[in-house]
Parts: sequence; C-alpha cells; structure tokens
Amino acid sequence: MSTLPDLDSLKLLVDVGELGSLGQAAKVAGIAQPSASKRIAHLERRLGLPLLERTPRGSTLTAEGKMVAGWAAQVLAAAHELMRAAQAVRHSEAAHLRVAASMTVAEYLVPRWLGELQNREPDVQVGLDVVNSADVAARVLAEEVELGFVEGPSVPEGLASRVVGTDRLVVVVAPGHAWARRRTALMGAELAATPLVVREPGSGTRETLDVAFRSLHRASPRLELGSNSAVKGAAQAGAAPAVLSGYAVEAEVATGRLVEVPLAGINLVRSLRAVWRRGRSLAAPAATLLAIASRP
Amino acid sequence: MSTLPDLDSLKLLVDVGELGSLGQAAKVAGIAQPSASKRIAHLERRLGLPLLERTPRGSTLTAEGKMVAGWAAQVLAAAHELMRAAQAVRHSEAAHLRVAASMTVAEYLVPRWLGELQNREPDVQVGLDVVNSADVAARVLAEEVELGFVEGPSVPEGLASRVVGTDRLVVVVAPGHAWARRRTALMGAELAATPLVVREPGSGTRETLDVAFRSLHRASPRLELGSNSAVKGAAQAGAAPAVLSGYAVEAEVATGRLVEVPLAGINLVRSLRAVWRRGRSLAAPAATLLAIASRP
DNA sequence: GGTAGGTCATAGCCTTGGGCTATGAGTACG
DNA sequence: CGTACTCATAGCCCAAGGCTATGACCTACC
Repeated sequence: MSTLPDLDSLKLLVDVGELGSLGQAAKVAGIAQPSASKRIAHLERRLGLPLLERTPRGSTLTAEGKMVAGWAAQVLAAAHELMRAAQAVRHSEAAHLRVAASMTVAEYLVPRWLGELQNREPDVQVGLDVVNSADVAARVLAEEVELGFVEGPSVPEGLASRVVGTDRLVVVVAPGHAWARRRTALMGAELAATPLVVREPGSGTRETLDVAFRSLHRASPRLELGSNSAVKGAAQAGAAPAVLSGYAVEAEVATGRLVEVPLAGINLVRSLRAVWRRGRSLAAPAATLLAIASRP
Repeated sequence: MSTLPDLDSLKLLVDVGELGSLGQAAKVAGIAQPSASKRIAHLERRLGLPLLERTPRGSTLTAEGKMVAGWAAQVLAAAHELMRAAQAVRHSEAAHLRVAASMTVAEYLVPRWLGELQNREPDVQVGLDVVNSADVAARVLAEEVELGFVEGPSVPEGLASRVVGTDRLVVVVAPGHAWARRRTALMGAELAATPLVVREPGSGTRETLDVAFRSLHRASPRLELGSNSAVKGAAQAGAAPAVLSGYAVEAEVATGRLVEVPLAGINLVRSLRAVWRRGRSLAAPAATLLAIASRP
C-alpha cells in the first residue's frame, strides 16, 4: 500500500531547500535539529530516494530532492487552501469581512482569493457563508454580509454587480468511454436523451442543466448524487457521462482521469458575479477582495 | 499556528463521504471503527467545523463536510501525484517501461501522465530518468529508454517525434509590483534591460532565455537560483520580476500569489516533444503513454 | 595549529497520539 | 422484543517521534 507522506515532513523538506540547512529548517518548524534529521531520513526511506546532499556546511537538495520539493510545494499549497477556507467558514460570525458565496464559487474560487487576500492583509478575519444563490442575494441585501458571489445571469434589484468569471458546465466521461474519442461535438438533444450522472435536484448545477434541457426530450438521470466528488467518482468508474462545473473537473481533465466531451447547440455557460448592496461603498478589505476576484 | 491536517484523516473523510459510514471507511483504511471515529472527531476539532451528520444508520457529510472533502480530494490528488512520480524515479532501473524527461516536463507533466497510465495499466512499472534535453536524446538513441520527452524545437537525427504540448516562459511579479498593473505589453528589450530573478546557467529555462536575449542589450540578473521554487519565492518576496516556465507558476498565477506580465516582441515559447527511436515500434505501454501525453 | 562556530548523525530516554478491544446507546426492521 | 446495523466512550498499550546530550566533521579566524 502506498502509504501517504506526512505534510510536516514535506514542509520541512521544502524549508531545507530554501534555507540551506536542516538546523534552520528545524528552528522554523519549531522542533529540534535531530528530529528534523530523523524526519528527513524517514522520508528518504519512504520514497526510496536520496533527497539531501549533506555537507558540514549545510544541506542542499539533490536533483531528486528538487523535484520532490516541487511536488511537495503543490501539495502544501492545496493543504493551505483547505485550511484557509475552513478557517473562513468557521469564522463566519465575528469576522471583519463577511462574504457569502454559492457552492461552486465557494469551493473552487473563494479559497484562492482568500489566500491572496491574506497575503495582502494578514490581519483581516474573513467569514464565509456557503448558501444557495438566492440566499446570497438576500444576505447581501440584509447587510448580513458585505460581499456575495453568485452564479447565474440575473441580479436581484438593489444589488450592484461585477462579473468575475464564468463557469461552464462540461460533459465528462471516463477515458475508456466511447465518447472520449469523439471528434464531432455532441449535440444538446443527444446529451439530453442520454442517462447521465448528475447532481441532486436543488443544486445550482442541476438547475442550470434543467433549464438548458427545458425544451428538449430528456431521459431520466442514471444517478443523482449529492456532491461533486461523488459524481466525479461515478463518472470515472464508467457509470455514465457526467455533467459538472468545469471548475470541479479541472484537475481530473488536466491529468486525464476524465475526458471532456465537446458540446454544441446548448448553452451551459453561466457567469459568476460579485454582488454588493447598491450605493453602499465597500470597505477596504471588501474592495481588495473584489479587486483580487476581478483579476482577469 | 495553522498546523497542517494529516492526509490519512483527509482520506478517511473522503471515504466516509463516499461510503456513507464511518465503519466502512475504517475498514477500507485498515483500522478499527473507533479509531476512525476518533480521527474524524479530531479533525472536526482541528478545523472547528462539524463535518459529519451521524445517525444510527450511517454518517453523511454536512454542508461544511462536503466542501472540506472537496478540498481534501485536491490535496490527496497532489499527494498521489508526488508518490507516483517518486516511485517512477526510484524504479528507474528494472522497470518495464523506461522513460527519460528533461526537468520541466518531468516535474509538471510526467507525473500526471503516469497517473493516468497507472489507471489504465496498473501492472506497468515505470522508470523515469530526469536529465537534460541532450541526454534525453542520447538515452533514447542508445535504447536505454524507450521514450523521451524534451523541450526545444530541434530533434536530433534518428529520432521520431511528436509535439505533445508547448511551454511558454512567462514573466511574473509579486502582486504589489508596478508591473502587476501594466496594461500594455512589456517589450523584449525592456525585459532584457531589467535585472531579473532567473534560473542558474545550464538549466533549460535559462538557456531558452539567453537565446531569446541574444541580440538584445541585457542587464545582469538580479538573482540566480537553483530551483523553480526558489525563483518563485524570490519573486513573491518582491525581489524582482522572474522568468519561469508557465507550468511552474500555473498554481501561483491562478491563486494570485504571482501576476503574469503580458509580453510582446520576444519569443519565449518552446515546444515539448515526445521522442523515440526512428523505425522502432513502440511496445504497448509506451504507446499508451504516448497517447495519453498527446491528448489535446 | 588551536579554538570557536557552524554543520549533521547517533544514542537513549520519555511522552503521547493513535491504535486496539470491549461495551453501551440509539434506531430500524422483521 | 430480538437482531442487526450504526456510532461513541472507556481503558489499555505500543511505537513513532519528540527531546537532550554528545561526537564527528569542516571552515574560519586568530
């Protein structure tokens, strides 16, 4: 069994690479030098690779070490995103800047924006409420949150908005599925007539799909699942084609675990908007977050 | 201190979400049910969020739990990529399929391809040699490896090749840097005249840059560093603009930790090619890997 | 050349986190 | 009402990983 590495050791490795010595990295990690030495040795045994060139004047990464450190940095970045976002969800009361977002934005985009906000304004405590699109608007209007992020084209009365991106629902299949080799675009009607793996009714993704299918003859779903990862899992297992937010399957498509099927004749694009109370000027942290989110 | 979560617990959470019960997830993880219970409780305390809805007929993820599980899946995917690639580097002798790649391809693309290859052909043991572009060609010609991946436009005599992607060197700066707000493209001459943070001489990235600057008046580098992450770190700290492979800064640009500066009048694009010995037909695993890498 | 100051590794001790088993409480169903 | 499934709690126990102390090694500098 490929047992997973532990994040502290990966962080330690990256730090050694940057600081040039085990001892200094240990200090940063708040542990004693021998502990760091042991941890790295352990990691080397686990991976079966020499990671450090130890000399009496410090340690530098070997060629293998550099690569591992590079991959480790990616893992750590994802882990920090998780912590940051969880933090924001927890502090959703008693925060300096309160934000509401619908699921897709909250899961895939907000954590990144918050990471950058934290870089620029380390003292701002952000609170994040994750609710459906309608509730986002309500909370902004009620001034329970300063800024909201919603999917969909319509903006309720009384809200100012700015488009901060677009989300495209995509059709994905397992690499072995016949559609993975399609060269011609799939037509909306054919998609609608196919039993699909989709999110449960009530989710934003499902609603968008239902609207797009409104005028088409549609088959019942093959599976209805309550989370994006469940849907992805089913699609990877080859159950049936799945329809999901492009953001949700970005990683899987990039790594080839899922294949996107070209699509035509149906509109599955929705814009993502930042919304705030019309006429109300945004305080500094909110304005910064908006600027970050709006970056092209 | 935001202490990092541990990957086993994250995996456990994802499994609970998929399997619907703590006990079953525990079984998959190879631990007893109470241990799983404790671990999840620990994770909940650490994040300060309720993750599971426990009922006498199973456990389901709460709304917060679904989000955390989504982020966790990303972290786990990155971790698996690391393990997979490390594995391939270790088995570089005594493997069924031996591959050589230059640094950039090896670090950012090969792990993904190998992950997909492993999905399709679980029994193939891959060996990966990471060397410079010239050595890749040499090893392919010497039949030490079956397939190679190189950067650059020229393909040595005796090799067949296929373009599998392009790598663009990009200019990145910290979000606070003046260039981050540039609207007009940066001209090559201005870039060359600026002290930059770059990779050390001898690296592929540096060579590409030197070639592109050949006919220009160029300033000495501000810093020369031996790894992509060191260069990124210096750029993020605001030392100076940095020039790096687009793949290397993908994540940082997406999350806003670095900003890409638009560039004109200079060609920093290089194609990435798969190469193999001309006339030699590829064995099944090599052909599969080539197909995966060639996917648009 | 000797000393000071830096590196890392090894040895041995000790704490604690996380594993296990056993058990109890709660719900569903026949 | 027993059976069968859930999860939580209690108490025990081991080993991983922390610490300190020490030694080997190299460099720099007096």
